[in-house]
Amino acid sequence: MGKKKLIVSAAIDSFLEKGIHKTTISDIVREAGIAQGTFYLYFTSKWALMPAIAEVMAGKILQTMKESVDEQASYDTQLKQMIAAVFEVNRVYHEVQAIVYAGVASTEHIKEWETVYAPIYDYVSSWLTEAKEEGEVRDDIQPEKISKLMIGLIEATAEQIYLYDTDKEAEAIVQQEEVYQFLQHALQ
Amino acid sequence: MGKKKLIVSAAIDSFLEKGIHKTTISDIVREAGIAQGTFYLYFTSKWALMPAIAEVMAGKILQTMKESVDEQASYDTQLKQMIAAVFEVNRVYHEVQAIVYAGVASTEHIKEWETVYAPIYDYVSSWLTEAKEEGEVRDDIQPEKISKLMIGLIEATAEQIYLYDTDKEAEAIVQQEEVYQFLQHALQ
Amino acid sequence: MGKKKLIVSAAIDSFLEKGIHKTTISDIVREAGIAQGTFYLYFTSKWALMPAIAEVMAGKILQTMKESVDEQASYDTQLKQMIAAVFEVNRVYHEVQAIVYAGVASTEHIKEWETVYAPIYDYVSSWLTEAKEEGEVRDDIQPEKISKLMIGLIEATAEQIYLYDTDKEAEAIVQQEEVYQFLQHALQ
Amino acid sequence: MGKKKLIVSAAIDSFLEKGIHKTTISDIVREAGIAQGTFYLYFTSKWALMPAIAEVMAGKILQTMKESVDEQASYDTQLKQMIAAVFEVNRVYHEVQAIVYAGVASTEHIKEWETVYAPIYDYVSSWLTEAKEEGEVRDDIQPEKISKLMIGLIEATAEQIYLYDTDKEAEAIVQQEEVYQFLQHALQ
DNA sequence: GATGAATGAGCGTTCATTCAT
DNA sequence: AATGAATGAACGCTCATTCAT
Repeated sequence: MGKKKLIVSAAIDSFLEKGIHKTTISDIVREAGIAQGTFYLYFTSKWALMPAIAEVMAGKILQTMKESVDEQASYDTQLKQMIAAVFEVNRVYHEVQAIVYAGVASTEHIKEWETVYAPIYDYVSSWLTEAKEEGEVRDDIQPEKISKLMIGLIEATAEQIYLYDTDKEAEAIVQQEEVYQFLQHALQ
Repeated sequence: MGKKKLIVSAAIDSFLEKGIHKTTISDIVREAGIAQGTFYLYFTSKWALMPAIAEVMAGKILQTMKESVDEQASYDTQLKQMIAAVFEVNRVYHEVQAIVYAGVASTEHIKEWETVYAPIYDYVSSWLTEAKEEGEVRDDIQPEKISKLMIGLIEATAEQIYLYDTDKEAEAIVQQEEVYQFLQHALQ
Repeated sequence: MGKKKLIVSAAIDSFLEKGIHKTTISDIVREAGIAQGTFYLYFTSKWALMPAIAEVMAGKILQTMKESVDEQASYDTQLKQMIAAVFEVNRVYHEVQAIVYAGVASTEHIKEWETVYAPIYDYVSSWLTEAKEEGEVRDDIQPEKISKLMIGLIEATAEQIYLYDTDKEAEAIVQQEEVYQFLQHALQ
Repeated sequence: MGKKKLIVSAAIDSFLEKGIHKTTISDIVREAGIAQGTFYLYFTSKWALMPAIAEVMAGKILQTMKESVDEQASYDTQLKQMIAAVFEVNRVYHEVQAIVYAGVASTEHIKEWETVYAPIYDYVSSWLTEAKEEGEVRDDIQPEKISKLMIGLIEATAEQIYLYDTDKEAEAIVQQEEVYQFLQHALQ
């Protein structure tokens, strides 16, 4: 039945609903429809869940990206689509995202994190390599490094909006364009 | 020293030492050398501390920036110095930084946050305006917006290093250069 | 008001009433009429109570002895009275006694125990010394050592009765006499 | 080996290793190499194990006694050997012994206990009867009763050493001699 | 008989918060 | 304003027990 997945999924739902700090293990097991003790068969604490959640989140980002990017479209359009994809995931999951991205700080499970974002970096990295070959971005770009900067920049910007701004939707559109322009120049 | 400052300072120390989640109010008052009840004369909860902490952190960033940036130096050098300043503060306070930046998510004191970073954005914004006037950056740059992207990019990159990387110092140097190149292109 | 004494006293009552293993900290604080958390201001766990209880028990034994032994009576009578005193305390507190005497095994607070029985040994030791001087016991007796054997013998016998025997009262009388005879021979 | 014996043996090992209170049924089944549920096919609870353990312990005492006592030796020597035997078993198993002897208090299985020590008392009783016939002990001794006092005395003394003393081995030798002298006088 | 994943009541424990001093 | 002993709700967690396989 996959109790482990059930727990992770229930945890994400609870985190979205009432925040991570206010979410108790009791909340999670109630949401998951399992017994209190069962939780501890799979995770040693609430924070031990984080890597598993990160993996799910990273999966969502990658999936959304792949779905958003039209392989037939031009380089410009694809860049915009990628930006939009990260913004979109952030819009829905920014609370969870914030933890995945930075809140990590409070766990000792950091080591397990490092590899979680790798598939995303790989994807963007490949995309950059291709763009480089086609002369769409400048020649001295190192795809592996730049992919991290790009994702970092986009996520940081998206977070700022979804955490603080009041008129989120309007601001999101403006900022996506801004990031796009910024990246266009940085890459060319 | 005022008890309020004593508390904020003790809280930052405790957070650095044992993380935010494991820090209790008891820890903070012990560190501050005041009585349990006194805390509540100044703050209503542990999370109510956050804006005060953010202010201190923002102050540190701004101060470090101003100290690092040589007004006589060239535009290029100044950009490098600004990047280095953000990296430096992040190196020491990345645990606290992570909260200031994203952990906020779990408080209801968000509104108080928004204004906290304003002085930093203003500073960078002014710097960009000046650079624009001197033709060092492209003409169509909007300093208020771009300053946020810049800070977001630099902090996100620094965080990645100080949270995850093992060989932090070496990586920090490489990444600062990378960010510099990236920004140079993005801005010109 | 002496919350610490309140806790120890409540613990002994609870132990007598429902046994040590079935007594929870909740029981103790309820009996003591204090808050759950208050317990932890004075003791770190249920087992950390043991030395404090032992002290109370040792006090009861010593007090009962002193009250039972008629200073004007003959050596023989005094020996009988001492035996009776130990039996009496054991009758009432054998459950607690069992722990004080042997159950200790399960705590890491053993070190604190050692000295608890010292006053009792001292008392019996003095009594033996006096009896020796008056020629009532054999000359080669070492009071400090023999006092421990005596107390050990009497308690062990009393425990056997109060733990296992069905017809406790009748058996107690028989066994006191038996112990008396045994000791009479051992000491002369 | 029969699963029942496997469980009892595993329980004793676990008790010796981490104490009785900290030993869980999970520990026992792990040590025994059987499934969680299998335990309940043989015992209804952890405390229901006690009589079976007591039996094993009593068996060990009796066996050690029989092996230690040289049938050809003199009465004096045999008494010494008996004392040494009880001390020896206590040295190794004093933790378990403490339960067998007193911890019982917390079970409702006491009835089953009473008979467990019977073979030991019988053995000592027979030995006393023989000694009486040979005029080695005084004539008015009641072997059945005195055997209990003797075992009680020796065990109580041994326990005191192995629970509390720091220099156990040295003290054990001294105390064995002391008990021997004491008993010699008590019996003659 | 044997298994072991799942259970959930109930425990110890924490810690933000209060309030008489 | 400052104290800190006392509070008790609420949490994490354990572990004896069950039951479908």
